[in-house]
Amino acid sequence: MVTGSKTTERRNKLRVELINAGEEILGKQGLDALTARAVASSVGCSVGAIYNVFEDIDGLIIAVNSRTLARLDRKISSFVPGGSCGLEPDDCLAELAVAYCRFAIEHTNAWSALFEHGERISRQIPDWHMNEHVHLVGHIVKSLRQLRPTISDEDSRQLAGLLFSAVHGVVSLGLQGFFFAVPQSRLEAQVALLVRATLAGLKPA
Amino acid sequence: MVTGSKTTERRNKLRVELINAGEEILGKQGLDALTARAVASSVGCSVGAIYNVFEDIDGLIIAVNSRTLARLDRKISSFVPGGSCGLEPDDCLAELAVAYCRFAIEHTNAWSALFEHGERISRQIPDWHMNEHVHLVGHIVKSLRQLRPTISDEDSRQLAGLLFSAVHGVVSLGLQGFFFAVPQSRLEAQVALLVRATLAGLKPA
DNA sequence: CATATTATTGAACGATGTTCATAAATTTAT
DNA sequence: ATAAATTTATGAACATCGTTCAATAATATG
Repeated sequence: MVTGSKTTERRNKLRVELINAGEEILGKQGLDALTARAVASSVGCSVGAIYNVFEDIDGLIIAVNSRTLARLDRKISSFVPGGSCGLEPDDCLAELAVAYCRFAIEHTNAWSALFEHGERISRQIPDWHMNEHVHLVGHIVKSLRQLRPTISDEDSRQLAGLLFSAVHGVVSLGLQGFFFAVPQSRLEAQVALLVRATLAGLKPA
Repeated sequence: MVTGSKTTERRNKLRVELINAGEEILGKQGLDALTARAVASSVGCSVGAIYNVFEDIDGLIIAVNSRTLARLDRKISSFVPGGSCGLEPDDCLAELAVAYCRFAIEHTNAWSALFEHGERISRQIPDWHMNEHVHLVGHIVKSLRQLRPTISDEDSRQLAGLLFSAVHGVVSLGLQGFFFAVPQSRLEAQVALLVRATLAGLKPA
């Protein structure tokens, strides 16, 4: 008996219901509201039931974050350089940053949970979820390869990580209102400027 | 009676003892360990006593973060461009970023609390503490003014915020090990590269 | 259909920050 | 000085959190 079929069916159903509820709570009320009791009462199950499906409450949060990354991927995967969007590689990289910025503004709660959770979690984030992050940066890598065809695999990955991290820092501190009030247009202009300047300054090297 | 002198004396003494204890706990065990009961038992007072000195536990954390910012300021204020360090403005900006990076590595717990706390806190961070952050970015502003004497006040502040945010993002995700393992030397090289490239790419504009 | 196995439940546990009636200390008045 | 009045410190108690586990319900097996 590889686990009763009635049981696994119920568990799978509960699993998606929990993630759905978690997604809604996170989006509307933020990460702090995404508690075990809140999701349990939202789907109408017991608190203990969550632990039959997920190891932790962190497991549920990671599952929700995975959904967020998928949404983000759909938003930015339209900016493939040289593809249907007809953008030059450097324009494409700037647009990727702007799209990232827009997503963060539009889905602030879900977006910030992506990184807040990583900071406060105790156990290691599983590889399959980290790979989802890496996959997103893959879009940057592709654009970089088009921009500088002779770049090595290692260098392109390093540079993509650098660009992403830098843009992420600007969006993150920008949305927290750290140094100045940031209307959306201003933030978008800043990240585009950052990407273009960095790429321009790097070119001769 | 502007508040009994015996009382205020005790309270002031307790205040610094609480901050001392908080600083030690934060540095050694991280932000999660910085609890009301932990600091109370460390200084040997009641939990309620904390609330006679600070409004929140957040108030205590902010006081500790203020100490951290002062330490960070001492570390980076030696890099004044054109001053005793004899560095060119752009070298100075790169060194500032590297010094920031070193501080983050050396005092990871205290440093990350600076921003983690801002993300999870509910109430607004008080102006006097935000100004301490702004003061730190002032070092960048000064270097930028030396580099481009014609820059406006507004532009120099914006650009300084952009540079800081970008460097912060790289250090932050770097120390979290998001994209690649980052030995100290690698991280320092990355932030220096980022600053130099951005400045170079910006120059013609 | 009865028995054995497995899965689900929700009260209970140990934390957390925060409060507030009580106790202790200090200041004021006599 | 001593008593009364006021202010301050205390820590048990409250609400919340994630998590567990004996007891119950449901399923699978003989």
